[in-house]
Amino acid sequence: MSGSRAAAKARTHENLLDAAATVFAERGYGAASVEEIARTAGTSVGSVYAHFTSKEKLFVALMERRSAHEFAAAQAELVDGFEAAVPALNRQLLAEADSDHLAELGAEAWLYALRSPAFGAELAAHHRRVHEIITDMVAQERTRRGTTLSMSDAEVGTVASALARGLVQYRRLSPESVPDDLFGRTLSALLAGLEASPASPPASGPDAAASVDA
Amino acid sequence: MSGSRAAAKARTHENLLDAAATVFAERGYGAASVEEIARTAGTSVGSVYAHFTSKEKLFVALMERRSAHEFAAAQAELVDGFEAAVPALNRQLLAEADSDHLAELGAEAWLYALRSPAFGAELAAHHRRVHEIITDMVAQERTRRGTTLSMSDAEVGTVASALARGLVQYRRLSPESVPDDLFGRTLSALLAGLEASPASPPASGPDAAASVDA
DNA sequence: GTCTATACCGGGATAGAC
DNA sequence: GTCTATCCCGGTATAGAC
Repeated sequence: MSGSRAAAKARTHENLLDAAATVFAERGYGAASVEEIARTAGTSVGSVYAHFTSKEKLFVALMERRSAHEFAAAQAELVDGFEAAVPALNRQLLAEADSDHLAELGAEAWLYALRSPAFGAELAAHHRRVHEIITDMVAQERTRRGTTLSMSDAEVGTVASALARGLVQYRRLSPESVPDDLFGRTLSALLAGLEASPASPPASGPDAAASVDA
Repeated sequence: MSGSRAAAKARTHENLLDAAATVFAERGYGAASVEEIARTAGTSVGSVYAHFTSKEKLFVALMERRSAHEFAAAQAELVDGFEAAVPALNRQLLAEADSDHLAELGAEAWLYALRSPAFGAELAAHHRRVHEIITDMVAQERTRRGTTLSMSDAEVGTVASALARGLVQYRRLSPESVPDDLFGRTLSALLAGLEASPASPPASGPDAAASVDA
């Protein structure tokens, strides 16, 4: 068939991205060499530059694929609602923490974003898109419960994302300090706490949960 | 005085560590050059190698100074108890998120720790020491309130640390999504939620806070 | 598009004078 | 201990054959 050549090219392209993921994660962006990436992908240096104009572009392409996957996964979890999503998120979190590459690539992406304004804007936009999905999920759950929370849906979404990210990083360094279900238990307690304390000004409730601010 | 020479040496030493902090944060470990560090410190390349045997050792020395500072700060906060400590932690978090260097160095340290087993053990040990302090603070506050929490003190400490770390990173990328007091409000709601739901088996409470696990 | 060979440069580390 | 000058390796990127 006439698609055979194009298919081979596409395969090389994917192989290169996979190899880039491995090598960038293991060595870090700076210490990763194009030669090692080519070797890992089972091809040559010249081939890398036929597919990507520079090492930097290869890295960005990898990050974009990563974002697309993450977004798709987040969307897939939304359809089943909050209660199904939390265990799913928890599973993802464990997978990332225990993977040899995912968490490292996340950190590399974050650092690169701080140093390259253009990429930083892209990554921030990606975060916003994922955050929207999570916020929707929180709103949906709040409505289902028929309660009010003393924090905006968006803020709950931010907290959940930040907590997940932080736990992944702690677990990667000291696995024993982050039990499998810590994320889920924390989220559940947090929602309970947000329901308990009233959102509106009139301080009718007990003095419990002393107001803590900066 | 006879200490004048030694003082000059010590000053160079500190200048080098300060310069290293700046350059490693701005460029990343791999892309940082010893020449730029020397120039930033107002000295020469040769001088760097007179003080540190290699670029790697310089990096590790910087990280150790960082850990020492962090630990001292954490200890200083303990003495005033939990209620004073939370705003203090919040302030530190804001400082780190808004600093040009601190958050980046944290990420560099984490990545380096994953790649160098020896340093990884050191960083994990540092985390444990800080974690102990936080755990003590939680225990102290729990006792003061005279309640029980449906999570161990250590777990609460882990969650607080992870949340802080995650929020710092989110705020660095999109400052508008992390309000100044989000950390404090979250912690307060979390504690309220942990008090509300019983720790012991007998499920006497309402079905609220549906049990969420992995 | 894929390969091998190579131009080219930047940076880690050292030598040796002061 | 601090400097300048230098060695030398490794790595990005390109040239040119197939």
